[in-house]
Amino acid sequence: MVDRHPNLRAQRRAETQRAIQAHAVRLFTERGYDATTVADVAEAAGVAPMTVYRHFPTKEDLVLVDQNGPLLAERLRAAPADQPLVRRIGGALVDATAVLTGGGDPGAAAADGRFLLDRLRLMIATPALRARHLDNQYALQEAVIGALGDDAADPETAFRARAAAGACLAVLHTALVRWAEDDGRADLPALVADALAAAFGDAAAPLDRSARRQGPRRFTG
Amino acid sequence: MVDRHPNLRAQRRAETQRAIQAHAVRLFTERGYDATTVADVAEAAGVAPMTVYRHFPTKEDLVLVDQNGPLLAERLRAAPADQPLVRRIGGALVDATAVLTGGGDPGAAAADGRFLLDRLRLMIATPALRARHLDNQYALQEAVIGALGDDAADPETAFRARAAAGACLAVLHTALVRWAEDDGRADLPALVADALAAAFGDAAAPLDRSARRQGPRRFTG
DNA sequence: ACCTAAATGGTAGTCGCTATCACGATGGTA
DNA sequence: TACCATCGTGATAGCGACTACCATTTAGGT
Repeated sequence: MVDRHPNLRAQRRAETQRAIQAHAVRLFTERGYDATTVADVAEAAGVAPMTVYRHFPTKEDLVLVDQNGPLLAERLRAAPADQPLVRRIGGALVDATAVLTGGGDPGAAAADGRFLLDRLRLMIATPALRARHLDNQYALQEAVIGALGDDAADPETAFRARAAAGACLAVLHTALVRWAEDDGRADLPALVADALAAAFGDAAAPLDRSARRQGPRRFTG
Repeated sequence: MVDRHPNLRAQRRAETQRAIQAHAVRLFTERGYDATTVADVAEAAGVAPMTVYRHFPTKEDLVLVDQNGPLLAERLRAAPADQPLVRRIGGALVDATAVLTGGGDPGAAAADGRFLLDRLRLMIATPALRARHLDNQYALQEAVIGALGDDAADPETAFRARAAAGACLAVLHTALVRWAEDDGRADLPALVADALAAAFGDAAAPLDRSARRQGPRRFTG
């Protein structure tokens, strides 16, 4: 339903949106986020300042990512329900990051990976963006609760699920930061698995799943 | 060194600061955070809008709390270093929340507790405040790393410490939300301990420490 | 009594963001 | 082919958070 009209109009709209975000990330990286105004971004993209707000609700959304909710929910529903909470959620996180970093073809992954890394670095270094990102992850926590499929009516069950989900997502964030510091060279799913093991112990880290099995897989496709 | 001059001048400054924040929290709770302007707060407090910014760097800081860093660091240094990371950090969190909720005399705790609860509710319900609070907690993570006293030079050790600290602080946040939903009637240290147990398993939760021992202690003083 | 410094108020300006109206181009339709 | 609705964009005006700069009053120390 997104491509209801793969017309010339929709193509141009998508292209301007891509251009605006690309110039925004470039300018933010070059001059800094706070030192770059929305008017600067608009001028660089060749549009009016208002057009920026038609495509992105706020200046922060020019950088933020966080469209991984559905992917994570799918992996959560696929996980066996008889394991501990942190193991179910942690395994889904490892799987989801594996899809994200190894999903596309190597060429597209290289270009998109650079773009994603630039945005990730901005999100980590800029206080306003970091705060928004952490809040988005906090919202993702509720999506995790819903995807777990456990009894959400019982407040005690929901409380325990929230605690486990929040802890797992914080661990994910730690792994993301380290991945960005390493310029995306490290294997993100392995980093997530290591961070999960550091927080919850090796018993809860799904090392037997898809964490370690793709060390050199990235360039074999 | 804060009270270098317990003069009339410092007293008036502290009083205006307190009045500004009190009126701000009241107005935010009554009309909503976004619907209340800084000019409204200033007028209610009987000062000029600029005076508000002289006492609080941003509008968000009129609500945010987060001065628990030193307390938590002290408890962390007091924890035995031979236990697992999440146990050391979790125990310090339980102890710190016990001091916070049961620290003062009952009378002051009742008044301050209401004020603290109002701010906590605003922080949870308002997106901008929630984001800033989560970022403050993320900054607290680094303070935890430093207070642990482990070898921060080794990036692998620091990575594991960051993962554990982030997970523990996310669990703390979950407990804080539940405490606020319960209007502060529940025992916060016990909630933190329960949340820690839900995330890390009972082995990592310091139930043998000061969590359970103060169930009805609140109203026996 | 004098002088320094702190606390506050005023003014003007920038920037993020919104509401509103207008215009041109695109897409389906008679 | 001609028509019209809709979409994407642009321009203006305005609000609110926040800052820089300067003026004024007043408490504190000498």
